[in-house]
Amino acid sequence: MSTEGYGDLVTEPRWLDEKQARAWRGYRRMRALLDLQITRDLAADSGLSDADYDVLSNLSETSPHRLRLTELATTMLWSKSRLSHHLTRMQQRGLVDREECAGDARGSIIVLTEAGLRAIEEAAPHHVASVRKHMIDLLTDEEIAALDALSRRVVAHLTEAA
Amino acid sequence: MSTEGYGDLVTEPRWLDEKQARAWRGYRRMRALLDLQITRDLAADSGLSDADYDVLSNLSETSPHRLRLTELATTMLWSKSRLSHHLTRMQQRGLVDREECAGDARGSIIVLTEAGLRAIEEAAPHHVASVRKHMIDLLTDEEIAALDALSRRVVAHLTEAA
DNA sequence: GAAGTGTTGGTGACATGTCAACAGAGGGGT
DNA sequence: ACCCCTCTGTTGACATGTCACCAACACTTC
Repeated sequence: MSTEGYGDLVTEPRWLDEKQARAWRGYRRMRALLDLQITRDLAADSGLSDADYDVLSNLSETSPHRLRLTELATTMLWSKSRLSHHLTRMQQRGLVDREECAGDARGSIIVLTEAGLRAIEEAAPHHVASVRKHMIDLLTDEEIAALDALSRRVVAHLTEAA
Repeated sequence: MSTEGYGDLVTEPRWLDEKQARAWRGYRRMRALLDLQITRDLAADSGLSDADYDVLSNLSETSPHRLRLTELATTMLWSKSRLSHHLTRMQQRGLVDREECAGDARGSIIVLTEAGLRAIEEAAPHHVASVRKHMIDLLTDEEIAALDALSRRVVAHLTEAA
């Protein structure tokens, strides 16, 4: 027998049992449908994409409404490239702005504009309602607790493994 | 429009409480990290993308390894356009093929090729191992059951609402 | 201080997904 | 046979994400 991390996959794959397979497929299907619905609601209610909302949300939660690009990218789990591209588009729509960084001539500071703040403040109640309607309000307290616990564990595993 | 049934959002938004917010954020974060990891493992082990794997997997689970495009698109929750584009790319790589439909001159039938079958058969054990390692094996039996139950409910809600 | 190393943002080429429009068939009612 | 409506799959334009690479800068070491 092999002692490698995955074991001898070719001759002895450890397939998922019935319950595990149902859970995994269910998760994938929920994920696909839920994302789609949340995205649609957000676009219809506020004209924002998921990505837009996340950026605005993270910026609005900081004290002076501004963050370094790398810092923002890290907390959002985005690549710097992706964020840079997306910020360019949001900047053209007036939702965010770039300031020069005092101490470091390379760095640019991302600032939430007035329009951006208004956008996120108007979008938030609708977004929360959407999340409730399609997910949170459908779950029992026990399921909410379970989701919290298991997601925390999976996230920890994936984060430390890096 | 979509604001019906949400109540008076502007004056009375029902924000998420502490536990709900943790569960929602945890879910979103898990979703992002898990997708990334599974996608990377799949690409490294098999040279396939998530999308490739899903297509091959669905095709291989049918009896004569062939499906109408619309049928495949429906089960995968994909748009016909997306599937058509993606099949064109997979066809160029020799993983699938298109056949003319006997009874319906409009339709095209998607066929799993020999190479496609080999690809999914080689990829599957690694993929299952990846899913186990980063998700399933981290959960208790109760959590698996909870995930199954809640995802089933959310999927049902989103499906019937359409 | 010169060179080597790593960090920060940005850019272009490319892969992928979305949307609207389309041509070509089907299929029912008359 | 004809009109009308629907369905099928494809396509092109466009939005978005990924990847590899770059220029500017900071930090160490010699």
